[in-house]
Amino acid sequence: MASAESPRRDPALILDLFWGTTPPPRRGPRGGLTVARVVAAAVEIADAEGLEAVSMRRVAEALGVTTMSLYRYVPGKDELCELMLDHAAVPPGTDDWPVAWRPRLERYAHELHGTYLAHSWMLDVPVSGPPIGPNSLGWMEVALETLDRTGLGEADIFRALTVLTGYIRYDAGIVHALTRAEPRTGVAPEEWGHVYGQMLGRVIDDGRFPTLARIAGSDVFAQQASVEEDFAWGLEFILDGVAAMVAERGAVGRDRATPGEEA
Amino acid sequence: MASAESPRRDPALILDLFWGTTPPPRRGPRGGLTVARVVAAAVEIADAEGLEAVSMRRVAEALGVTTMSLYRYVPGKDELCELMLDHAAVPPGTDDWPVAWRPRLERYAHELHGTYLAHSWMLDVPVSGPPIGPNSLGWMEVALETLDRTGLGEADIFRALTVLTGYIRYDAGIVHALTRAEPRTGVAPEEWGHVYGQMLGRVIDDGRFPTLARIAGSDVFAQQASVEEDFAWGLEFILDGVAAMVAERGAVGRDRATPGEEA
DNA sequence: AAAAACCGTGTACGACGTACACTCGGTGTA
DNA sequence: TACACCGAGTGTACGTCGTACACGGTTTTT
Repeated sequence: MASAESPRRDPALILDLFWGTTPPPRRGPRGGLTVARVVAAAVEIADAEGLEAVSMRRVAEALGVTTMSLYRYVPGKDELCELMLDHAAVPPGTDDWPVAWRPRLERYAHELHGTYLAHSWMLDVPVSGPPIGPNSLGWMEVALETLDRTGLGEADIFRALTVLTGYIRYDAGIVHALTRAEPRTGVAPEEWGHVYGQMLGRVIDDGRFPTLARIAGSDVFAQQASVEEDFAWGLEFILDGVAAMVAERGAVGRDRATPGEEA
Repeated sequence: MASAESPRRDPALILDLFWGTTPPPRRGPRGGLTVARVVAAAVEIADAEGLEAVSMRRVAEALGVTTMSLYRYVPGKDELCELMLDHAAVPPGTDDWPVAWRPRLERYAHELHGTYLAHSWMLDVPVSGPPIGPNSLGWMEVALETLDRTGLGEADIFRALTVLTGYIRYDAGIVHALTRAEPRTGVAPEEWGHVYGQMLGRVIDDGRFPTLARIAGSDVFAQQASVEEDFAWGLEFILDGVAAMVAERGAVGRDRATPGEEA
């Protein structure tokens, strides 16, 4: 079952890291550092200068400590990055959010999208699995709680959640890439439609991409919209899908849907 | 307009790299290498040992050349990685594909999903913008051509395409992360549902995640499915959304939809 | 024949992640 | 109270990475 070859990081230990549930040491001096302080320092650097500026030396320097001392609190840089993700993704308060599932989910999507863009280095951290940290799960809770208001069954909820999450992340990733490329290209993300259409036009003159050529020749790329509007369009598509599912299942208004019974 | 501070890589030059449209040199010895050979060697390494095994030295060694000679053909490692992406993403032949848009799009999604998983290092390459290489555009052409069969307008087509692409990539990314973690955790991607549910149960005993706790307690995570089936579920959600859009617009069967006219 | 353009080489630098052996201060037990 | 020990933080070192730079050698144009 459990492979014995793992050199470091038992998945149970890494869970402790995320939740701070490591039992305190019983002897020796109390350390001046904590996992939280290390992670916070790393996040600060990433927010200011991007993920590539985060190195173990740099984080240690910011804390006034030697590089190697960080390894007392974090198994390695990969784990540090995962912890950074959870640390930066503080879930939003939902007190003033709409109550109905659709505007509420819309709000959720924009909020998460905005969080990604506010800490866009998050999009550079390779995903290492489903969320397990308290903050990430906090986001998940909000999404699930909202989707639960549709009355859909758990399976449907998760399908929608996956699609939605994927879209949010993907779109934010594109925006981030374009934003990062701006100093090199001199093209703002909003202008990318134009430029992209022109690039395509210059390059696909042979007959290999007929549909693409036709569409690139149309004005789809030309109509400049804000990043947020572009995002909202795809989002509406997904929300429509959820609504359709709700209508089909006849779900909203029913009690807790008990999956498995009834067609 | 154009920022003068770019140390290297004019976006026009990088386009030439992708399309091999650099005019041949007019003097000097003909080089034994080509961009294509360099990229191919890098892809071969990545396919065999993952993206982290791809270093300039390693690629050069595989080609029997010095490290620095690669820089005659490629501006740097980042650009090499982008080129690798396009090189590896060979678009599929569609001769034996279904004709109707829905099964055809389904086929497309599974094919792309499979390509990502077959060269899973592709998911480790940070996205640098919309597709511009010939192969990437080949995929895009297939998707657009298929979506065009719905009769939807260009804007709707692109909304659907973005959501679909995001989902495919996101799901593949998760599977890849779990697969890569398997040697460490001893948990196969298919078993992750179980384990994840248990992890959540262990960690969220307080009242902060009521919905999550309830759903984690249900059997959603428990019902083991293959990776491909899991993917298909979310995919159906998206295809349903497209179908709903088609029904609403009354699009299929009409001539080329002319956007802007008619409600 | 001379000059220009270009390919590939060799060396070198700074930065990275982290393994390892160590010192020293604080704490629980004898 | 004495002491043994555990653990926090240090210092050094190794191997690897991307790539800047100056240089010979080869091919083509003038």
